[in-house]
Amino acid sequence: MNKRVTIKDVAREAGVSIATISYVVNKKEGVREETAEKVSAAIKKLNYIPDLSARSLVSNRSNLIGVVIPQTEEDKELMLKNPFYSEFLSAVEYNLRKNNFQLIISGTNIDKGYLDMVVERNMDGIIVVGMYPDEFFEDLKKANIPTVLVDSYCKDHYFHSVQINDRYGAYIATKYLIENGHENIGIVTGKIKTGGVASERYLGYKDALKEFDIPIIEKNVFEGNVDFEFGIQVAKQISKNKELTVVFAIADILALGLIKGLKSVGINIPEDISVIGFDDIYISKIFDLGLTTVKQDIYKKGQKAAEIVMKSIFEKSKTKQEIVLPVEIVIRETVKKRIK
Amino acid sequence: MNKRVTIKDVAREAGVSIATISYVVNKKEGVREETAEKVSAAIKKLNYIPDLSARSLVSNRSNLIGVVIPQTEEDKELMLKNPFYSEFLSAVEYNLRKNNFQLIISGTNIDKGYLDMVVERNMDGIIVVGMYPDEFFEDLKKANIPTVLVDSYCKDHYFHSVQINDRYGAYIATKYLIENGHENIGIVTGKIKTGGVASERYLGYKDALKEFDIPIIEKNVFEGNVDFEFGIQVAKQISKNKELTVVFAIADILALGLIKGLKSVGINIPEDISVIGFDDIYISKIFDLGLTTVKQDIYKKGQKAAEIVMKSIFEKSKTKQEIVLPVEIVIRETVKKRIK
DNA sequence: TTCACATTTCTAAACGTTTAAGTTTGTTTG
DNA sequence: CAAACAAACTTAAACGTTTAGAAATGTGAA
Repeated sequence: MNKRVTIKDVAREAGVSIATISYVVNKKEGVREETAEKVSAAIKKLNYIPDLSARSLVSNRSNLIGVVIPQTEEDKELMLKNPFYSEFLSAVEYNLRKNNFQLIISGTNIDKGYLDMVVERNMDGIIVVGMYPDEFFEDLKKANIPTVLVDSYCKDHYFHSVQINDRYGAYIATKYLIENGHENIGIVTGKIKTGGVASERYLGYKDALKEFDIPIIEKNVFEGNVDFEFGIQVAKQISKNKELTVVFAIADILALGLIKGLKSVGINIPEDISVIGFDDIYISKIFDLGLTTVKQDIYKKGQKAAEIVMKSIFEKSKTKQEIVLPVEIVIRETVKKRIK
Repeated sequence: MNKRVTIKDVAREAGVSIATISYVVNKKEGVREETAEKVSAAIKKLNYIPDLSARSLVSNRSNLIGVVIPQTEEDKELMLKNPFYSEFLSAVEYNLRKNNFQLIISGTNIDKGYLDMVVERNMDGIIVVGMYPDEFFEDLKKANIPTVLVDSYCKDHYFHSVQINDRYGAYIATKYLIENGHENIGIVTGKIKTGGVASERYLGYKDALKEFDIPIIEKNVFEGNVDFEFGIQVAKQISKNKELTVVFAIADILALGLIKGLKSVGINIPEDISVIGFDDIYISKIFDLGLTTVKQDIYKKGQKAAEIVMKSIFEKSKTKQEIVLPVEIVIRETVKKRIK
């Protein structure tokens, strides 16, 4: 391993004390222009690169942001194959990098426990995306560092948050279906009881049905995982339910799986059954049919999360931010108008 | 901010010196069983979490692996929207996490220069995916830490590497097309001159054509970016070229864009034109047609990269590893047998 | 009991920074 | 010209670990 150039080497080269080097490096005032130049020259000449471990040790600043991403149930791999999360991550990384922060991605399921990692690494902030058990959030509170929750539906409104109005989005989606003549509306969703995004969207679905006095039929509700596989899997059941004229999949990835599965059993979209999704993930463009869906701005979600966490680090002001980003329906090709 | 529990606190609690605590924490021998238990009890009681910054400072070990991912040309966002990279990243993260390493993802385009970041953070290892300018690799050499290149086609075989035989993969793909009666074979590819994955796959394409004495026609080569948009874009040109019976897209993401574009101008796949891809990305399942493609094991690529970098960190043995993973053709629905 | 030696524990320096407090130097003012 | 003050710079402690090497303790043989 190469010998490291330290602040001492620079001090010797520039003929000043190490404190002065530190002041110059950190752009603090009280250093004469002339001295600063001498120091800068020495830094350049020796190619001095400060050691962030040392800095972190004394100043408790690491320039590291933890990003918590949901994990698959089976093997606890991060859900990075799910386009929603990779799009989100990309946005977060991009906006954090601009301000010289790096991110450490991870699930909550590490042997130590997440809080330990935060403390170990002196993380400056945390961005959490998705739902987790209450104890997890309790732990985060203890860490007492700037934290932004994204789509977490944490009962405790202690943290900053950015999210969308999932319930409303699902409501307008369902309403749109009803207004297009559909009455037998299925829903494919994740676990409803958990009180997260899936539950909220389910509630929005019910809101719309109630508003139009359409009964909520239990066998029209298909509950499982929010992933492509479940979409495919559920298609078989749906194909048996002849009354259904449309299905609301609470996430695009589900909708895509569903359509794939439906087609494979000879059902045409939207002629035989209509499908509407939620999220407007980038990758759904791949699909041959334009997916009608509720659009949310995933990039902006990541950007906001990054901005808030950084702001919260720099400013002492503890004004909590709870941002709700807008949603809108995007009409493409997978929902057919139905004439009664 | 909370007061940190340090090794001193534990030492006081357990009634031993801080050195002993350190030995216990790091599982070094020479500590009596009895003492170790006393220490463990104290650690648990106080909830002691070692400070990795401090550890890194003295031991030069950070448990941090840098992962370099290509960036988009325009705005330098990481290419995480490209499913190949997110799949790869997921695999790397999963395998690194098992051994208690965290990763810091980044592009090469950070104001400091990548090497600076490596030094700043005392990174233990680096995984690079994709092609970069020679100077970048020269820089990495200077860093002198375990490094694994993935799909980098670095002329200098100084580093560990994991890749596939891209040329051969493209060769068997093209050969498969020829054997199915195709003679006018288009290719949609990235920049050919750069000498990376795109070039290699282009070479494999030429290899097969040569073997069967089929002339290489310049206007059958469509060069652009390796992304979904270019696939769509190029469809128009391809649709004008009436002789083409099949197109080899050197990446699935291109193939998917291409098919989408082709369909939008009324061309049916595979009836009018066949398409073959490369990579077998997970997300292509979404597509309604099964994409015939050259399969590589992206998960294993990430796994191997992670394993090699960790092995290289732990063992002093400097035996260089250059791993080439197998490829195989996966026949699905997008290539039609052509009867002459 | 004493000595030699092995085992366990401790002391203290080192890692590379930041920063409060102190010192020096320079400038202004009565 | 000295006093007062501001500006620029330095000293030294602190951050929380690891790890040689020293010290203490324990064990067994003569």
